[in-house]
Amino acid sequence: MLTIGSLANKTGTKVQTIRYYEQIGLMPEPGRTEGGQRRYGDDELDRLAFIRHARQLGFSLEAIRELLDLSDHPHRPCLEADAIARRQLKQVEQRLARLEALRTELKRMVHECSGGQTADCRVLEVLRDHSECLTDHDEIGA
Amino acid sequence: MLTIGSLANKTGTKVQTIRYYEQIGLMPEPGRTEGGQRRYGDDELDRLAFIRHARQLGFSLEAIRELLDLSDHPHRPCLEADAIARRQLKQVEQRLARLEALRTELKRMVHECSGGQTADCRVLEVLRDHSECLTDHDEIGA
DNA sequence: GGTTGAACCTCTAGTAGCTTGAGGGTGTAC
DNA sequence: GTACACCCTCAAGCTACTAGAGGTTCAACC
Repeated sequence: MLTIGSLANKTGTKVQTIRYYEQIGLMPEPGRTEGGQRRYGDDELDRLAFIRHARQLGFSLEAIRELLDLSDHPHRPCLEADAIARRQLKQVEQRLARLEALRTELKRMVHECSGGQTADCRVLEVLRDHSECLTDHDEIGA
Repeated sequence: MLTIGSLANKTGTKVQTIRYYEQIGLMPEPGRTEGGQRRYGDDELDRLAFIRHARQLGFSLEAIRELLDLSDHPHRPCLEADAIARRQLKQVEQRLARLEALRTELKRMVHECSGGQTADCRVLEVLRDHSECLTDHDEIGA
Protein backbone atom coordinates (compact mmCIF):
# COMPACT_ATOMS: atom_id res chain seq x y z
CA MET A 1 0.00 0.00 0.00
CA LEU A 2 1.41 3.30 -1.12
CA THR A 3 0.84 6.74 0.28
CA ILE A 4 0.11 9.49 -2.20
CA GLY A 5 3.61 10.81 -1.65
CA SER A 6 5.37 7.58 -2.58
CA LEU A 7 3.08 7.14 -5.58
CA ALA A 8 4.08 10.64 -6.60
CA ASN A 9 7.76 9.76 -6.27
CA LYS A 10 7.52 6.53 -8.21
CA THR A 11 5.80 8.22 -11.14
CA GLY A 12 7.48 11.60 -11.17
CA THR A 13 4.19 13.32 -10.46
CA LYS A 14 3.35 15.94 -7.87
CA VAL A 15 1.02 15.01 -5.06
CA GLN A 16 -1.38 17.80 -5.98
CA THR A 17 -1.47 16.59 -9.54
CA ILE A 18 -2.59 13.13 -8.45
CA ARG A 19 -5.40 14.67 -6.41
CA TYR A 20 -6.27 16.78 -9.44
CA TYR A 21 -6.49 13.68 -11.65
CA GLU A 22 -8.79 12.10 -9.08
CA GLN A 23 -10.92 15.22 -9.01
CA ILE A 24 -11.46 15.19 -12.76
CA GLY A 25 -12.14 11.45 -12.74
CA LEU A 26 -8.98 10.31 -14.50
CA MET A 27 -7.78 8.43 -11.44
CA PRO A 28 -10.27 6.43 -9.33
CA GLU A 29 -11.05 7.29 -5.74
CA PRO A 30 -8.58 5.21 -3.77
CA GLY A 31 -9.05 3.47 -0.42
CA ARG A 32 -8.44 5.50 2.70
CA THR A 33 -6.99 4.91 6.13
CA GLU A 34 -9.20 5.42 9.18
CA GLY A 35 -7.79 8.90 9.43
CA GLY A 36 -8.77 9.66 5.84
CA GLN A 37 -5.42 9.43 4.06
CA ARG A 38 -5.31 7.90 0.57
CA ARG A 39 -3.69 4.52 0.04
CA TYR A 40 -2.85 3.12 -3.40
CA GLY A 41 -2.22 -0.34 -4.88
CA ASP A 42 -0.46 -1.54 -8.01
CA ASP A 43 -3.44 -0.96 -10.30
CA GLU A 44 -3.40 2.69 -9.50
CA LEU A 45 0.35 2.82 -9.94
CA ASP A 46 0.03 1.34 -13.43
CA ARG A 47 -2.79 3.64 -14.35
CA LEU A 48 -0.91 6.71 -13.23
CA ALA A 49 2.23 5.59 -15.05
CA PHE A 50 0.14 5.19 -18.20
CA ILE A 51 -1.28 8.68 -17.79
CA ARG A 52 2.10 10.28 -17.21
CA HIS A 53 3.66 8.52 -20.13
CA ALA A 54 0.87 9.62 -22.41
CA ARG A 55 1.20 13.18 -21.11
CA GLN A 56 4.89 13.11 -21.90
CA LEU A 57 3.95 12.17 -25.43
CA GLY A 58 1.76 15.25 -25.52
CA PHE A 59 -1.64 13.58 -25.40
CA SER A 60 -4.35 15.77 -23.91
CA LEU A 61 -6.17 14.63 -20.81
CA GLU A 62 -9.24 14.07 -22.96
CA ALA A 63 -7.31 11.83 -25.34
CA ILE A 64 -5.89 9.95 -22.37
CA ARG A 65 -9.37 9.46 -21.02
CA GLU A 66 -10.31 7.78 -24.31
CA LEU A 67 -7.15 5.68 -24.36
CA LEU A 68 -7.76 4.47 -20.81
CA ASP A 69 -11.29 3.63 -21.74
CA LEU A 70 -10.08 1.57 -24.71
CA SER A 71 -7.49 -0.05 -22.51
CA ASP A 72 -10.29 -1.16 -20.18
CA HIS A 73 -12.05 -3.02 -23.02
CA PRO A 74 -9.52 -5.46 -24.44
CA HIS A 75 -11.91 -7.01 -26.97
CA ARG A 76 -12.88 -3.92 -28.84
CA PRO A 77 -11.09 -3.22 -32.12
CA CYS A 78 -7.99 -1.12 -31.70
CA LEU A 79 -8.68 1.20 -34.61
CA GLU A 80 -9.69 3.97 -32.25
CA ALA A 81 -6.50 3.88 -30.25
CA ASP A 82 -4.61 3.94 -33.48
CA ALA A 83 -6.61 6.93 -34.70
CA ILE A 84 -5.88 8.86 -31.51
CA ALA A 85 -2.17 8.17 -31.85
CA ARG A 86 -2.19 9.19 -35.51
CA ARG A 87 -3.97 12.43 -34.63
CA GLN A 88 -1.32 13.07 -32.02
CA LEU A 89 1.48 12.33 -34.45
CA LYS A 90 0.00 14.77 -36.92
CA GLN A 91 -0.18 17.50 -34.31
CA VAL A 92 3.40 16.87 -33.28
CA GLU A 93 4.54 17.14 -36.88
CA GLN A 94 2.68 20.41 -37.35
CA ARG A 95 4.27 21.84 -34.24
CA LEU A 96 7.68 20.69 -35.40
CA ALA A 97 7.26 22.49 -38.70
CA ARG A 98 6.25 25.69 -36.96
CA LEU A 99 9.08 25.52 -34.46
CA GLU A 100 11.61 24.95 -37.21
CA ALA A 101 10.45 28.12 -38.94
CA LEU A 102 10.73 30.00 -35.66
CA ARG A 103 14.22 28.69 -35.07
CA THR A 104 15.30 29.95 -38.46
CA GLU A 105 13.99 33.43 -37.82
CA LEU A 106 15.32 33.62 -34.26
CA LYS A 107 18.75 32.50 -35.41
CA ARG A 108 18.76 35.18 -38.04
CA MET A 109 17.84 37.81 -35.44
CA VAL A 110 20.47 36.72 -32.98
CA HIS A 111 23.28 36.36 -35.47
CA GLU A 112 22.71 39.77 -36.91
CA CYS A 113 22.77 41.60 -33.60
CA SER A 114 25.63 44.05 -33.75
CA GLY A 115 25.97 44.51 -29.99
CA GLY A 116 25.49 48.26 -30.26
CA GLN A 117 22.60 50.44 -29.12
CA THR A 118 18.99 49.30 -29.05
CA ALA A 119 18.33 51.86 -31.77
CA ASP A 120 20.29 49.68 -34.20
CA CYS A 121 19.32 46.37 -32.68
CA ARG A 122 18.55 43.80 -35.30
CA VAL A 123 16.36 41.85 -32.87
CA LEU A 124 14.04 44.76 -32.31
CA GLU A 125 14.13 45.74 -35.94
CA VAL A 126 13.03 42.33 -37.10
CA LEU A 127 10.19 42.36 -34.64
CA ARG A 128 9.16 45.79 -35.82
CA ASP A 129 9.19 44.96 -39.48
CA HIS A 130 6.78 42.19 -40.12
CA SER A 131 7.36 42.19 -43.85
CA GLU A 132 10.63 40.30 -43.46
CA CYS A 133 8.75 37.61 -41.69
CA LEU A 134 8.22 34.18 -43.16
CA THR A 135 5.69 32.81 -40.74
CA ASP A 136 2.02 33.17 -41.39
CA HIS A 137 -0.68 34.91 -39.50
CA ASP A 138 -2.97 32.31 -38.06
CA GLU A 139 -2.06 30.13 -35.13
CA ILE A 140 0.19 31.17 -32.30
CA GLY A 141 0.22 28.54 -29.61
CA ALA A 142 3.43 26.54 -29.68
CA MET B 1 -8.06 56.96 -36.76
CA LEU B 2 -8.81 53.27 -36.47
CA THR B 3 -11.58 51.53 -34.61
CA ILE B 4 -10.62 48.54 -32.52
CA GLY B 5 -12.18 46.28 -35.14
CA SER B 6 -10.06 47.56 -38.00
CA LEU B 7 -6.95 47.46 -35.84
CA ALA B 8 -7.82 43.85 -35.11
CA ASN B 9 -8.18 43.11 -38.82
CA LYS B 10 -4.94 44.76 -39.80
CA THR B 11 -2.94 42.82 -37.23
CA GLY B 12 -4.72 39.49 -37.25
CA THR B 13 -5.73 39.91 -33.62
CA LYS B 14 -9.11 39.45 -31.99
CA VAL B 15 -10.83 42.50 -30.58
CA GLN B 16 -11.02 40.92 -27.16
CA THR B 17 -7.31 40.24 -27.24
CA ILE B 18 -6.53 43.91 -27.85
CA ARG B 19 -8.67 44.90 -24.89
CA TYR B 20 -6.89 42.22 -22.89
CA TYR B 21 -3.49 43.66 -23.80
CA GLU B 22 -4.72 47.06 -22.69
CA GLN B 23 -5.96 45.60 -19.42
CA ILE B 24 -2.57 44.07 -18.58
CA GLY B 25 -0.78 47.25 -19.61
CA LEU B 26 0.90 45.95 -22.76
CA MET B 27 -1.06 48.34 -24.95
CA PRO B 28 -1.63 51.93 -23.82
CA GLU B 29 -5.08 53.30 -23.11
CA PRO B 30 -6.15 54.79 -26.42
CA GLY B 31 -8.20 57.90 -27.08
CA ARG B 32 -11.96 57.58 -27.04
CA THR B 33 -14.85 59.04 -28.97
CA GLU B 34 -17.48 61.06 -27.10
CA GLY B 35 -19.51 57.88 -26.94
CA GLY B 36 -16.61 56.01 -25.32
CA GLN B 37 -15.36 53.91 -28.22
CA ARG B 38 -11.61 53.36 -28.62
CA ARG B 39 -9.75 55.03 -31.47
CA TYR B 40 -6.21 54.14 -32.49
CA GLY B 41 -3.39 55.83 -34.41
CA ASP B 42 -0.31 54.52 -36.20
CA ASP B 43 1.80 54.26 -33.06
CA GLU B 44 -0.62 51.82 -31.58
CA LEU B 45 -0.77 49.90 -34.84
CA ASP B 46 3.01 49.52 -34.85
CA ARG B 47 3.09 48.50 -31.23
CA LEU B 48 0.43 45.86 -31.69
CA ALA B 49 2.14 44.52 -34.81
CA PHE B 50 5.35 44.22 -32.80
CA ILE B 51 3.54 42.34 -30.06
CA ARG B 52 1.83 39.95 -32.45
CA HIS B 53 5.00 39.25 -34.33
CA ALA B 54 6.85 38.50 -31.12
CA ARG B 55 4.01 36.24 -29.99
CA GLN B 56 4.25 34.34 -33.24
CA LEU B 57 7.90 33.78 -32.48
CA GLY B 58 6.83 32.29 -29.18
CA PHE B 59 7.96 35.11 -26.86
CA SER B 60 5.97 35.26 -23.63
CA LEU B 61 4.04 38.41 -22.81
CA GLU B 62 6.58 39.12 -20.09
CA ALA B 63 9.45 38.89 -22.56
CA ILE B 64 7.55 41.14 -24.93
CA ARG B 65 7.07 43.66 -22.16
CA GLU B 66 10.84 43.79 -21.74
CA LEU B 67 11.44 44.05 -25.47
CA LEU B 68 8.98 46.92 -25.80
CA ASP B 69 10.66 48.64 -22.92
CA LEU B 70 14.05 48.31 -24.63
CA SER B 71 12.53 49.51 -27.85
CA ASP B 72 11.37 52.65 -26.07
CA HIS B 73 14.96 53.48 -25.05
CA PRO B 74 16.99 53.61 -28.28
CA HIS B 75 20.24 54.64 -26.59
CA ARG B 76 20.57 51.80 -24.16
CA PRO B 77 22.87 48.93 -25.14
CA CYS B 78 21.10 46.21 -27.02
CA LEU B 79 22.68 43.34 -25.12
CA GLU B 80 19.49 42.75 -23.23
CA ALA B 81 17.33 42.41 -26.29
CA ASP B 82 19.87 40.02 -27.67
CA ALA B 83 19.85 38.00 -24.44
CA ILE B 84 16.07 37.70 -24.54
CA ALA B 85 16.18 36.49 -28.12
CA ARG B 86 18.92 33.99 -27.33
CA ARG B 87 16.90 32.67 -24.39
CA GLN B 88 13.95 32.26 -26.70
CA LEU B 89 16.06 30.49 -29.30
CA LYS B 90 17.32 28.10 -26.66
CA GLN B 91 13.81 27.30 -25.54
CA VAL B 92 12.70 26.69 -29.10
CA GLU B 93 15.61 24.34 -29.66
CA GLN B 94 14.81 22.42 -26.50
CA ARG B 95 11.21 22.05 -27.55
CA LEU B 96 12.30 20.90 -30.98
CA ALA B 97 14.49 18.21 -29.50
CA ARG B 98 11.67 16.98 -27.31
CA LEU B 99 9.15 16.98 -30.12
CA GLU B 100 11.49 15.07 -32.36
CA ALA B 101 11.81 12.36 -29.72
CA LEU B 102 8.04 12.28 -29.41
CA ARG B 103 7.61 11.96 -33.13
CA THR B 104 9.93 8.99 -33.19
CA GLU B 105 8.03 7.21 -30.46
CA LEU B 106 4.61 8.02 -31.89
CA LYS B 107 5.65 6.81 -35.32
CA ARG B 108 6.84 3.57 -33.83
CA MET B 109 3.52 3.15 -32.04
CA VAL B 110 1.44 3.86 -35.08
CA HIS B 111 3.45 1.73 -37.49
CA GLU B 112 3.35 -1.28 -35.24
CA CYS B 113 -0.40 -1.24 -34.70
CA SER B 114 -1.72 -4.53 -36.03
CA GLY B 115 -5.31 -3.39 -36.47
CA GLY B 116 -6.62 -6.18 -34.26
CA GLN B 117 -8.15 -6.01 -30.78
CA THR B 118 -7.21 -3.44 -28.18
CA ALA B 119 -5.80 -6.32 -26.14
CA ASP B 120 -2.96 -6.57 -28.64
CA CYS B 121 -2.77 -2.91 -29.50
CA ARG B 122 0.75 -1.71 -29.79
CA VAL B 123 -0.27 1.87 -29.02
CA LEU B 124 -1.71 0.96 -25.64
CA GLU B 125 1.10 -1.45 -24.92
CA VAL B 126 3.74 1.17 -25.46
CA LEU B 127 1.92 3.55 -23.18
CA ARG B 128 1.62 0.85 -20.53
CA ASP B 129 5.26 -0.11 -20.62
CA HIS B 130 7.34 2.85 -19.75
CA SER B 131 10.58 0.90 -19.87
CA GLU B 132 10.62 1.04 -23.66
CA CYS B 133 10.42 4.75 -23.50
CA LEU B 134 13.28 7.00 -24.47
CA THR B 135 12.01 10.29 -23.14
CA ASP B 136 12.95 11.42 -19.68
CA HIS B 137 10.90 12.17 -16.65
CA ASP B 138 11.02 15.88 -16.02
CA GLU B 139 9.24 18.41 -18.13
CA ILE B 140 5.94 17.84 -19.87
CA GLY B 141 4.66 21.02 -21.45
CA ALA B 142 5.15 20.96 -25.20
C1' DG C 1 -34.53 63.64 -38.88
C1' DG C 2 -35.29 58.78 -38.02
C1' DT C 3 -34.16 54.06 -38.24
C1' DT C 4 -31.44 50.03 -38.83
C1' DG C 5 -27.79 46.92 -37.88
C1' DA C 6 -23.04 46.10 -37.41
C1' DA C 7 -19.76 47.14 -34.35
C1' DC C 8 -18.71 48.76 -29.99
C1' DC C 9 -18.89 48.82 -24.57
C1' DT C 10 -18.18 46.45 -19.65
C1' DC C 11 -18.11 42.64 -16.82
C1' DT C 12 -17.93 37.87 -15.66
C1' DA C 13 -16.68 33.35 -16.34
C1' DG C 14 -14.48 29.69 -18.82
C1' DT C 15 -10.44 27.08 -21.18
C1' DA C 16 -6.02 23.41 -20.08
C1' DG C 17 -3.35 21.49 -16.83
C1' DC C 18 -1.83 22.10 -13.38
C1' DT C 19 0.56 24.91 -8.96
C1' DT C 20 0.49 27.42 -4.64
C1' DG C 21 -1.09 28.55 -0.23
C1' DA C 22 -3.79 28.72 4.08
C1' DG C 23 -5.15 26.39 7.90
C1' DG C 24 -5.49 22.24 10.03
C1' DG C 25 -5.27 16.83 10.92
C1' DT C 26 -2.59 12.07 10.79
C1' DG C 27 1.01 8.52 11.17
C1' DT C 28 5.14 6.76 12.72
C1' DA C 29 9.67 6.69 14.72
C1' DC C 30 12.16 7.60 18.74
C1' DG D 1 4.21 10.94 24.35
C1' DT D 2 5.91 14.04 21.42
C1' DA D 3 8.02 15.68 17.31
C1' DC D 4 7.60 16.44 12.62
C1' DA D 5 7.12 14.89 8.04
C1' DC D 6 3.41 14.01 5.59
C1' DC D 7 -1.42 14.17 4.69
C1' DC D 8 -6.19 16.59 4.27
C1' DT D 9 -9.67 20.14 2.01
C1' DC D 10 -10.80 24.20 -0.20
C1' DA D 11 -9.89 28.27 -2.72
C1' DA D 12 -7.32 31.00 -5.65
C1' DG D 13 -3.67 31.73 -9.11
C1' DC D 14 -1.04 30.91 -13.41
C1' DT D 15 -0.72 31.94 -19.11
C1' DA D 16 -2.88 33.90 -22.84
C1' DC D 17 -6.64 34.28 -24.27
C1' DT D 18 -11.86 33.27 -25.64
C1' DA D 19 -16.88 33.44 -25.18
C1' DG D 20 -21.09 35.26 -23.75
C1' DA D 21 -24.65 38.30 -21.61
C1' DG D 22 -26.76 42.49 -21.73
C1' DG D 23 -26.56 46.99 -23.20
C1' DT D 24 -24.83 51.37 -26.14
C1' DT D 25 -22.88 53.92 -30.25
C1' DC D 26 -21.81 54.94 -34.99
C1' DA D 27 -22.54 55.57 -39.76
C1' DA D 28 -25.15 54.83 -43.62
C1' DC D 29 -29.35 55.07 -45.91
C1' DC D 30 -34.15 56.79 -46.72
